Amino acid sequence: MNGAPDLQIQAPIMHRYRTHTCGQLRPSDIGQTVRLSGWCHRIRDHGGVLFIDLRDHYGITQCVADPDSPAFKLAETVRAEWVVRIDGRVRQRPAGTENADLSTGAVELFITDMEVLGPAAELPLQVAGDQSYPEETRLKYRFLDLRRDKLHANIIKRGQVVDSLRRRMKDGGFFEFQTPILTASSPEGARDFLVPSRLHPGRFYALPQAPQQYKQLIMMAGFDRYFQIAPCFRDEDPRADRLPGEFYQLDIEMSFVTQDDVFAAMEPVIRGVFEEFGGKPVTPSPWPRIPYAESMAKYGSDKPDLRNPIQMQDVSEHFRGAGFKVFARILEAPKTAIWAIPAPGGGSRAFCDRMNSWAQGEGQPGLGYIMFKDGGAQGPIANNVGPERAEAIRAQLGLKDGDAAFFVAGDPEKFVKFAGLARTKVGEDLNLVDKERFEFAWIVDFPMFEWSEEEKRVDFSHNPFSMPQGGLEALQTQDPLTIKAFQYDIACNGFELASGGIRNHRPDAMVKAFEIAGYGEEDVVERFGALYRAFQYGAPPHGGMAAGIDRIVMLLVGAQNLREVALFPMNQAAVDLLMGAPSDVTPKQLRELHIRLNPPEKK
RNA sequence: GCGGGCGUAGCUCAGUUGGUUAGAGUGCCGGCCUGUCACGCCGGAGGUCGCGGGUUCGAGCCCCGUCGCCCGCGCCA
Repeated sequence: MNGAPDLQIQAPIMHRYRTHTCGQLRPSDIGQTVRLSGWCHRIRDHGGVLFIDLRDHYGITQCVADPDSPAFKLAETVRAEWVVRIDGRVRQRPAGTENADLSTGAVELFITDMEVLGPAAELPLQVAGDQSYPEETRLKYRFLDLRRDKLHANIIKRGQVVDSLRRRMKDGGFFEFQTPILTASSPEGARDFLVPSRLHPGRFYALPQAPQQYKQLIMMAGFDRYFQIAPCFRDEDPRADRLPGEFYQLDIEMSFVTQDDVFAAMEPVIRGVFEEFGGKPVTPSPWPRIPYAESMAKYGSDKPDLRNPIQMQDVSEHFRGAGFKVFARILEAPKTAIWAIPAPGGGSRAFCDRMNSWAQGEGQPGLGYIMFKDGGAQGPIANNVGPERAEAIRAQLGLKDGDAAFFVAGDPEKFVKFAGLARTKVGEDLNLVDKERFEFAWIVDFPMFEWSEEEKRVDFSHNPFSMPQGGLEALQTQDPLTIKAFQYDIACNGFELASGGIRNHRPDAMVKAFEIAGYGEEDVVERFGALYRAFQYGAPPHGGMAAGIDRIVMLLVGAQNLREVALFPMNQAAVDLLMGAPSDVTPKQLRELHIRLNPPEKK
């Protein structure tokens, strides 16, 4: 310009680590000099040409070196999972070598400079590829496992689901609160995690099993429409669908609401995230409402898998006084029944025998059945009850030739759980369950109380804070075991996804309810003093529920185990293999807490 | 607390009726290789068969005990 000497073209000052991510480069970047940092995902060394697939959170970029590259010698030394910085020129891949599986697959980076930022030792598990590894290795090296595609994607999806839940709650007029983690022990329910108090020798905080009392107190405090993505802590043994120690709930509470209002608030939120993230058909609103008693009678569970079309039926009358003496005799005892599990397409000797031996493996004496085949009813039970009664059973169950029915007999309260398992087993083994959908239902009208066989007394069956249907009057006049509660669950595909209730906000009804369960007013004051006190000073009717975030994400990503959707889970024995928890503490720490250990003697 | 399954190379696994020096794939190390993308080819190192005891001429394999992991039951309002 104006005859002045050309300005030296200066390379732009590069960022120390990267100008682009590994998922970013496109044909429009061809010719540019760029800098990437990431992990060496896969390395293919052809001697004269060497490829490094460089990976970061965002994607993979193929980087190339040949003997013309000043970095060739260094590039030959790197190994899988080394962290490197690579400078290079973006260039088009030679015709025919594009990789449609990569978002960056049209281009590659010709390596001009390279720096090792973090070398890696020989790996206990490989990040590239989809080989399976033992749970123990995966948990101990969780940071490596989390680099792998599947787990990395699960954690991202979990975050997106939580974002979506939050947005949906806020759009619904809910407000997010934070409640304490160090709080008081609650004597009902699961085992508490305890935290010793240094300032108060011999006394303990407890970690909340749920923010149950806090969220009710927030309603007492005049707020409304509470929600929280709340950590919950319970010291109980885990299952595949139950994380050890801690888990997260979408916790909500609302004032001046009926059960219908809670359903109207929650159903679109849960349905919405499943529609957004599930990729499968979701039960359209309004979801069916199934009373607890009906759910137990038809499905043998309070969290039925409604994808399974089998519904059980009571067939006691067909066996009363009939030729099959085992069942006839059982029916002479009080409170007994015979339930049938219809098995469409199960009318083969092989299948019925297989079910029978499965039942024995479950600790049952066996599993009686009738096969309907070749135009008649077959099997020992059919032979004993005769063709008319067998035909009547077939007609009641709506079965046809080629089908079967299985029978469980005795006290339904005792066999219902097994009957539910058998229904699930029949449905899955006969391929009757449509896996490609999310089937939701509200389970309603849970019983307020149940008979505790161990303690020989009436106890709360679910949440002691739930309002009994009929209120105080029901508590005063009805047989407690017949009282239902405003207590409800969301069941989906055989999992309990959420649970809630309309709360008992009347101190007189609260005292009466606890009295029925064997607690005096002084127990209520001592154990739930805050709520009880709050109820004395103007308590709004309120209710809510809590949905298991981990379980929701597990269903949404199709995982079989909650550990697949949690960042740093503990193993089945509630041990954190990565961090080494629980761990020993120093004598000084124990002294400060005034605690002396008294571990069990080893055998 | 109870029941079941598993435990062999860094990792995933095979290992016959109890029989010579315990194998494969992958990873690692070395060599060759200029268009791969699960690169390919050749060679090498790598093992307290979870641990302890027993039976046997001889144990990865059989027996007893024990430890660890996973699944289930109990438990989880």
